[in-house]
Amino acid sequence: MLGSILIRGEMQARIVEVEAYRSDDPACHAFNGRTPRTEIMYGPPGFAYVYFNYGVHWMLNVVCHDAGDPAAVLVRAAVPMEGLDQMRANRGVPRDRDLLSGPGKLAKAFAITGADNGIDLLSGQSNLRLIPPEVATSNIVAGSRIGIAEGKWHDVPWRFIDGDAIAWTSVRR
DNA sequence: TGAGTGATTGACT
DNA sequence: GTCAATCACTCAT
Repeated sequence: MLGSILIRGEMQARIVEVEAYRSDDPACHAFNGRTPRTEIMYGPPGFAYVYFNYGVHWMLNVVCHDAGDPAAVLVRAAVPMEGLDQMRANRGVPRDRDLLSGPGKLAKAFAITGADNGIDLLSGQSNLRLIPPEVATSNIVAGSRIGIAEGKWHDVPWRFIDGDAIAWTSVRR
């Protein structure tokens, strides 16, 4: 996931921060079983799981693991590459560093909403796509996930960032 | 049917 | 550093 390129229209960005969630993990939405909301995570990998959080923000996840085994990777931050003007228009912030440096910010910049839930990110037909990296990210740093309540595996080191792009990630720790 | 909760952000002190 | 905004979902009556 790190180093993958997210594309929508003219906009392109390189993913530099992600978090992983899986079925036996209390912080995973699918932890309590199959429900209408988590249905997409039970399908095949490569599809978008988008949900609304805190009544304010949309979050983009990529479904992982095989069908029947719910797991997902939350896309938390990316480095803007193309279509900066579109991102600036969608975000309305003065500094480019703030364009995609957080899951809610990234979703807003890419105009991602619940309407995008279930999109096949690996299909060339989709208007929201994910292109795998040509070169693997070499300097990967792992840490604990952000915003997880105590007792919900908040200490597992399943947050991964590109150590060479820390300035473009979200929370500094 | 209703209360509680949350994978956050940005404005304000 | 603190705090409000605001809604979908889940679980307990």
